Amino acid sequence: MFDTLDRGDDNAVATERYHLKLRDLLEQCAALFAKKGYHNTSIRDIAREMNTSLAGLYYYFKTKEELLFLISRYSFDTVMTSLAEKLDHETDSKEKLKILVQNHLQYFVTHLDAMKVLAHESDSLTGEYYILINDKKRQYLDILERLLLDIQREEHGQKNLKITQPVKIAALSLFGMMNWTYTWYNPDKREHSPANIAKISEQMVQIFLNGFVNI
Amino acid sequence: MFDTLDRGDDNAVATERYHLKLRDLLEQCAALFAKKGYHNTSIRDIAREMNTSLAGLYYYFKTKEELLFLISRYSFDTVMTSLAEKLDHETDSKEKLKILVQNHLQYFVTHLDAMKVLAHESDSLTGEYYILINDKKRQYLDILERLLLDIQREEHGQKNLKITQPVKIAALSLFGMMNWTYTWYNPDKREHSPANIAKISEQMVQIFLNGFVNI
DNA sequence: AATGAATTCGAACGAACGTTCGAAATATAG
DNA sequence: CTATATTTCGAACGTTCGTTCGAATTCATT
Repeated sequence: MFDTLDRGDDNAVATERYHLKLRDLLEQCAALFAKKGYHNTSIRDIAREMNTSLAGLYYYFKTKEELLFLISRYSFDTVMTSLAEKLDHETDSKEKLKILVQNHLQYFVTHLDAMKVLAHESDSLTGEYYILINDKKRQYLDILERLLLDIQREEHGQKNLKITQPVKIAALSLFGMMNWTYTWYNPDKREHSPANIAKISEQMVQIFLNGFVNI
Repeated sequence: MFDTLDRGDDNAVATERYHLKLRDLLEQCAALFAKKGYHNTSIRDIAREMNTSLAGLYYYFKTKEELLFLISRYSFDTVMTSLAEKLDHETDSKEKLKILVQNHLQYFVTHLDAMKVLAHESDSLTGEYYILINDKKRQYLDILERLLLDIQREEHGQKNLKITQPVKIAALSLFGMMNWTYTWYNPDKREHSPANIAKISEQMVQIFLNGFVNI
């Protein structure tokens, strides 16, 4: 359970206290990064927010970039685990797609800060960190592309085994619709109330599914 | 013609030489910002790229933030001017929407650097700069929302005068589809060749239009 | 209470950054 | 050629940043 929070470090610690504080740290930092941006948030800002010393933070991460990586990985793993669980109980492809969008947007609005970071800052990562997060993005995209292929098969009775260019474009377009929400979604607005989130994601599914199927 | 490039400065200069170099500066900086990100590009990086001195750059902008603003405004004005011209020759609302998407993506791929900056960095702006760019975004969104309203009227014979919540969501979704391309579009890929750009934007229009109309 | 491990801290380092300023160089016009 | 305006530059300033390190403190176990 806790291993998704471990540092990439060799001599990582494993006490419960450590993991609790690390999780708290990641969430507060995600909020800061979401509000001020990764580059405009200094370690000193974080220390102030967490009521700890500057040096003390470095007990929990090796570099600022690792901190960004930890937040990104945490968000990704959470949303993907939750998706896998929900998809397990469903067999219809179209329903699966609805679940994916619902899950994505649901997580987006309840962890807006972390998702803003993931959508907007995750390509500030370099080297190994970049590769690891990009792998996860690729996996997520794969799930969606295969789902779209299934829908195409069921809908048109085609025996497509290969993911075609239009399917790729469609998948990327849907991600665009969903991920772009971080630029306009505002939890303080009345019309963005939790009750309306269901409506919003339902509408996105409708636009996309109608459009995709009727091509 | 040149005024869109003027500095917000009071004592702005107006020689032709000045504007030529400023335009060159903006384009090269857009490329740098697109590649390394706004925050990771230092004024020293820019000076190196432009083969000028560090201090010499400050003859063309007052602060680094103003530089970002100038790039953003330049991109926005170009894409909106070009759109306005094209829309003038068309009366059918659906066709107008196609033109909007085509124009947007066309400009996106031919000025990828500047558009990456616009889509990804423009909310690093603060104060007056932020307000000015946000106004332009609002104007652009307004155009799309009114277009969608027209389509709805023509399609369902409704007499909607007000822009409803679903129309707003639809407009933002379409922008998401289009703007998200900056995260995956790669001019070096064979399947992203100029000839295929037309296909990509056509497919986006199809997905969106089919989905939107069939709601 | 004693011991060792886990956690926090103050103070400081060097590096990189955006910006300034007056002088130097270059172009322009009379 | 002279004089005036435009453009470039070297050198430096002050600030902020990420990171380090050894000492101090707190915690868990016996």
